[in-house]
Amino acid sequence: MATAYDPGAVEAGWYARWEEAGLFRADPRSPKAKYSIALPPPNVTGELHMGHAVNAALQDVWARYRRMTGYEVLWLPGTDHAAIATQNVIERQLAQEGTTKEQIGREAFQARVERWYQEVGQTIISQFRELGASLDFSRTRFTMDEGYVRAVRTAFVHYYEKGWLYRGPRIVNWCPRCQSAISDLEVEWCEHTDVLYSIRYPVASAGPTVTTADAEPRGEEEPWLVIATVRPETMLADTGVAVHPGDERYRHLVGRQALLPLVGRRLPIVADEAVEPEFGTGALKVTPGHDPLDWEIGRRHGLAVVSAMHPDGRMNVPDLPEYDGRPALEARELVVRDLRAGGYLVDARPYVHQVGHCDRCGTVLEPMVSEQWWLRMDELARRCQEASARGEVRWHPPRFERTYLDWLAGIRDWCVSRQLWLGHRIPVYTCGNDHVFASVEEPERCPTCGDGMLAQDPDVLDTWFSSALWPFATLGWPADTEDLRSFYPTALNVTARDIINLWVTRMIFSGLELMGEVPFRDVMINATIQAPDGRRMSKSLGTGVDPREIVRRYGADALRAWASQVAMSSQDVRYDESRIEGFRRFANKLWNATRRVLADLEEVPPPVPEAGLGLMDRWILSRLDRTVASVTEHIEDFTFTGSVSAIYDFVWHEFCDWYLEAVKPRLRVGDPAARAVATHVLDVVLRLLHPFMPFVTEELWHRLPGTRDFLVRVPWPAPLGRQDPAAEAAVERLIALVEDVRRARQAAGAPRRGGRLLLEEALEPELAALAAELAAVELVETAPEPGIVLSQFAGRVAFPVHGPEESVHRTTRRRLEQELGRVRARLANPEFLERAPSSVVEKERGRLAELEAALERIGPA
RNA sequence: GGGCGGCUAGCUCAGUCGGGAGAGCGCCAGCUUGACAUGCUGGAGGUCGUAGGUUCGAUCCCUGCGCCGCCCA
Repeated sequence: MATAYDPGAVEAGWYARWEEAGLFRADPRSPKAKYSIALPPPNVTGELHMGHAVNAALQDVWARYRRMTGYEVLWLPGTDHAAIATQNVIERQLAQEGTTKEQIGREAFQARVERWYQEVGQTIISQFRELGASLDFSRTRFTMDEGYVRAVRTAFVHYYEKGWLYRGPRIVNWCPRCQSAISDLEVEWCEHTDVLYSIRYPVASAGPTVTTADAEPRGEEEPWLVIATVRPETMLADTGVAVHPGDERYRHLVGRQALLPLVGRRLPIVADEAVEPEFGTGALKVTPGHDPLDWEIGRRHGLAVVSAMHPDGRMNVPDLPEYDGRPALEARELVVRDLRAGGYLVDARPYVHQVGHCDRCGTVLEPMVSEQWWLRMDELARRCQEASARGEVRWHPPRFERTYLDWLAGIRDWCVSRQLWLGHRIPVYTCGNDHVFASVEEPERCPTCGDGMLAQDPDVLDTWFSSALWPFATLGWPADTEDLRSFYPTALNVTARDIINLWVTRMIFSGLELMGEVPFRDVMINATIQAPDGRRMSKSLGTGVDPREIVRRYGADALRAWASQVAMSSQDVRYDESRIEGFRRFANKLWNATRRVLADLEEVPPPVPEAGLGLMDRWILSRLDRTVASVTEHIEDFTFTGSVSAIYDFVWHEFCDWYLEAVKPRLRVGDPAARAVATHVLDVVLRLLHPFMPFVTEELWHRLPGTRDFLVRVPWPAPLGRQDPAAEAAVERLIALVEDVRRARQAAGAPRRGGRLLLEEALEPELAALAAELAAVELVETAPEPGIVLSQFAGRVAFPVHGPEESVHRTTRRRLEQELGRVRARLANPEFLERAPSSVVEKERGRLAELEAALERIGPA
C-alpha cells in the first residue's frame, strides 16, 4: 500500500467496476421501497461547471445513502436542449466562421445542432462519471428525444383542450437579438444611467379643430403638459397621456386631448390610478405598444395600440421616413434633435434606473406587442397553493417555500411560445379552410374538414415548458410504464435557488395537473458557489472553476466532501480551494490510518468481543456509536454539514489522534481486542463516509480483510449500543492529563521526551500507564521537586531542565484567576442563584471548586 | 418600493431549543515520533456588524439602524 494517498490512482477504475456490476441500474420490480431522484438536466450548452458538481454531489449522497438503507434507488440522468441558450451558442460559432443561421438554412442548422448535442452530451456524461455520480445511465434522457417530444405534445394538447392555452397579441419582453419573446423570469435587471428627457405635449384646444403642432401659449388656458421619458423614440407610438385621478394640477385636462409633437396625432388625456403623481411632472405619455404599464393603462381606457418597431429593434414608422428603419438608439438621437429644434424639449438630465436585459445574450429588451401563446395560470397556481397547504412538498431550508408561494400569489399567465429555430414546435395546425386544431400525433388532414393542406405553427415552446415535465416524462409518461408506476412521485429535487420559479414551481403544477400528484416530496436548495471575489462565477471574467481540474488536483472525493459540507449553507458560499485541499488531506489521513491498522493484521480479526476490552476500546466504540447517530441524523435533516464534520472530527481527532496512538503497541503485539476494535471502527467509518467520498472508501473497504461486497450494497451502520459514559469520562481525564503535561513541557522549554510525573488524582492504572507513554514521561510515586503543577488534572511534572517553573505557574495562575473571577461574580449574584436552573448553578459551583483546587495546588505567587 | 438572507479569528465557514466562543486554511514556536511532512506537538488571534429592549444571564430572542447579496415589483 502506497505511503501517500493518490486520488488519481484510487479513483481510476472504480466507476467502470460499479457500472459493470450494475450497481446503479434501478429495478422497478424490486420488492424494496422505491427512492428516486430526477437529476436536474444540465443544459447542453457546454461542460459542467461547479454548480453542477455541487448539485450532483448532494444528490449522490442521498442516492448512495438510500441504497445502503435498503431502498431501490433510481437516480435518472439527462440533458436539456435549452433552446435559446443552445441556439445562441451555435449562432456564436457560426458568427466566428463568418456565416449565420439564415445563410446556412434550417436544415444545415439542425444538423449542426445534432452534432453539438452528441458531443456535449457525451462530455457531460463522462464528467458525471468522474464525479462518481451513481446515475442510472441506462435511462439517460434528453428533452428532445422521441419519447419526450410525445410527452411535450401530450401536455400541450391537454392544456389546449382544457382551454387554458390561448393565442393573442400581448406585450412581451422582446429580445431584438434573439428575435424572440422571453418570459418575465428570464429578464435580468441591470442598473443603467440614461437621460431622462422632459418633453412638452401641447394641449389641443377645446374645439374639434386641429391646431398646429407647435402651438404657443394662448390666453389663460394651460397650453401644454410636460411628460418625462428615457425612451423618447417610443413617443412615435404614443396613443394617450395619463394623469393620476387625484392630481389637482391636471384634473381640468382629463377628457381633453394632447397633440403629439413630431407626429401630430391627437392623444386622449385619461385619468388612471397607475400614474405616480410624484414622478416627473405627474403626466405620463402612454405607449401601449412599447411599455407593459402603458399596455395596461391603454387597455383600461381603450387606447389604440401602435407598434413602431420591427422585431430586430429597428423603427417601423413608414409615415416618418426620417426615423423609419433606423435602430432605436439612432432614432432616439434624431427624435431628441427634432424635439429640441421644435422647442419641445424642456429638460434632459442623467437618470439611473433598472433596465431589462435578455438573460441569455445580454441585449437590452424592448417591450413589444406580439402574437404569442399563453398558458392560463390561475387554476394551476391554485393547485400548487393547495398542495403546499397540505404539506405535500417539504422545502429545505423551509424558508424557500415562500419564494414559491409569493410568486404564485402574483402570478401572470405564462408566455410559452418562442420565435426560435430550436425547440419543440407548437403542435397546432391550421388547414386550408382556417380550421385550427392541436394534435399529439403528426396529423395528415384536418379533423373538421379533411383538408390535407396543413400549416404548423412556426413557433417553438419555451424550454421550461418541456423541463416542467421532467420528473414524469423521463419515466415514460404519457405511456403507462413500470418505471412510472414504481418511481413516481420522485422523492427529491435538488436545485439551485435561482430556478425555483423557472423550474421547480412549474414541475409542481405540471405534476399536479398531468399526474394528479406532486412530482417530489422534498426540495433541497443548494447554495450558489461564488467566485472568491463574492460575485457569480463567470466564464467570461475567467472566474469560473472547471470541476475536472479540481478532480485532477484533489480528487472527486475531496470535491464532493467539500460540496456536502458547504452547499447547504444559509446563503452563497465563496469558493475557497484550501477547503477542498483540506479534504484531500483528510482522505490521506484515512488512507494512512487504514494502512497502519492493516500493517499488523495477519488474518481476519474476530468480531469485537463483549468482554475483555480496555478502556480505550470502550471509549472509541462509545464515540463511534455517537458518530453513527450524528451522521445519520444530519443526513435525514438535510444538514450534511453536520454529517461531514462529525465524521471528520471522529476520524481525525478521536480515532487517529488518540485511539490509534494509544493502541499502536497493542496492535504490534497482536492484541486481538485492539485489532478487532480498530478494524471494526474502520469498517463503520468507511460505510458512514461512503456517500460523501465514494472512491477512497471503496478502495480502502476492499483492502480490509475478508470478502467484501461493493460498499453501496453494504447496509448502513447502526449504533451497536456500546455507549459507555464511564469510559468516556475516564478517557477525558487521560486526555486532559496528557495535554497538561505536553503544554507544561513546551512552556518549560523541556526536551521532547523525559520527565517525571506524579499523579495526585485517581486514574485507572491502565490509563495512567498510557498517559505516561503518550506524554513521554515516567510515573513516579513521590513529588518531583521542583515541579510544574498541572492545571486540568491534579498532578505535577518535573523535567530535566530547571528554572522556568515559576514563569509557567504565573501564566497558568493568571489564566485560572481570570476565569475564577468570572465564575465568582456570577455566583455572587443572588438573582442568578434564585432564578437560574439548579443544573446551571451546580455546574458553576463545580467549576468554582475545580478552579480553586487548581490554584491551591499551584500555590500563591 | 416590498420580501429574504448574510455580517462570528487574518481568510472561508460551522455553531448556539439563551448558561464556560469552534473548525479548516493561514500565522508563530518546536519536531526525520516504527501510519501519515498531504504529518506530529504546543501557541497566538474574536467587545460574535451597530444602537436599544426583554432576561438572573444575549453571539443566540425582539425593535431600530448600517453595509453586502439575492428575489420580487
